Amino acid sequence: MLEYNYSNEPHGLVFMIDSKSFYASVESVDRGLNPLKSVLVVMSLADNTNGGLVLAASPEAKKQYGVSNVMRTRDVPRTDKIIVAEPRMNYYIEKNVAINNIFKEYSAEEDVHPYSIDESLLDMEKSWRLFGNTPIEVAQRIQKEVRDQLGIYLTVGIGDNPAMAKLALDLGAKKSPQLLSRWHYEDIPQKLWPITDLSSVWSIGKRTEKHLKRMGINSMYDLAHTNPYAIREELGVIGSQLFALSWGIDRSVIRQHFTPRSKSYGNSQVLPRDYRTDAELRVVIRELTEQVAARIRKHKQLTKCISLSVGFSYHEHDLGHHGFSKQMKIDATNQTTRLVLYTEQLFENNWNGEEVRNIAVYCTHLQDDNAEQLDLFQQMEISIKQRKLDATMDQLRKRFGIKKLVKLSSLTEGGTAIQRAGLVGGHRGGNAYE
DNA sequence: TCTGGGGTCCTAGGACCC
DNA sequence: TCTGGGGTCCTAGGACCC
Repeated sequence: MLEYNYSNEPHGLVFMIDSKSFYASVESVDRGLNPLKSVLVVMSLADNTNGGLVLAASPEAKKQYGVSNVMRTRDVPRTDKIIVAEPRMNYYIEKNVAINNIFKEYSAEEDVHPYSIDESLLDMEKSWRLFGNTPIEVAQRIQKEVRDQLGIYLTVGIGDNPAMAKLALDLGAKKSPQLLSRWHYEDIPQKLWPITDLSSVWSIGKRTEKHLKRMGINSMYDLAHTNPYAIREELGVIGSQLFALSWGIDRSVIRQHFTPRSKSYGNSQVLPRDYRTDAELRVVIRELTEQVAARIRKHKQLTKCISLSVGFSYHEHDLGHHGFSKQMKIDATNQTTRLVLYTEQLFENNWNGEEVRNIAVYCTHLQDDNAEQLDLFQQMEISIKQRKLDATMDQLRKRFGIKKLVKLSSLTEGGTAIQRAGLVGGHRGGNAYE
């Protein structure tokens, strides 16, 4: 068996913490139920989910009724034993903030990195001794405090580096009765290498798993004992990173992912049915563009590149037409009117009458909105007027909700802005004005 | 998964420049 | 011109994560 000398690798102390079945747990607590015992499902019934989608299921709903995340409503067993909750995204965000605030009692602000709505990475190296005799004791204390204060159960992975902590969380802690697991480099051969379900390992998806299997790599052991040059040749940088991961080595893969800098903003949606006409598609494209434009203004950003992705209906796929994704470089802006012109142009130039089911608008190459460089062809006066109008619209929307302020065309058949008003991440936000 | 939504990173190939 | 080679930027598409 090969040996690896880990003495030059970081021996830190990293906690990767996630909230067990987060949305479902929050809803359970809210109903006075224990999240580990309740049978509860959070279900999005937004119009375009075509009958509904499971966003989260409590552990017992998973165990007793086989409900899984992203399962369609029609596949969920019909029984009144299952409590169905509508998503309240804003409320979950609130709870997530509360949880992270507790983490900040145990580690400095800059050492707490929220990764998603239910996962955070904590660098505990400098502070853990203040809170217990062993890292595990500290982890248990954090678990207890969050459970006592918010009723939420935490799962904790502890590792020598971020990658190890993530592996310990996903592959160890989630199966452990204490919801806790600590991995060291030396544990890799016993704990990681036996794994044959490769896509259960973070950063390996189904496609890459297949690719690896084609190469004769059927376990993490195989991956660790493959020729690193061969895998680099086959899979590029990803190949090298996977090889490193199979030895528990963090080549900053995770750190990259955890640096919370947003480089793009975008909104997308699956349409509630196939859209066929130019007119109704334009309405949706305009709405999405307006939405993204409002977001980048809110973040005081300008975009220098706008992109439009259009996904066709499945029956178009049969003909080999899957859709298109086009982008264009533009002068930095965050003005709705200009951005709408661009996305409409991208649409006109690339759409040939196919039936559409999926639309997305993204802004990339963002920069701070200090002084906008004016388009040579655009009069300064118009520009300022437009900015004021945009800002006013944003304020009104914030105060009264988008419903009050959709343009007339959104009332036509294709428009989805009204149904989508108040959605957060595509699901009900639970706002009063919804 | 006959269609959730919001993100990040990587790559191949073309355009363009020196 | 039946022309070399290196570098950078851009685009479209693919893969993955929660």
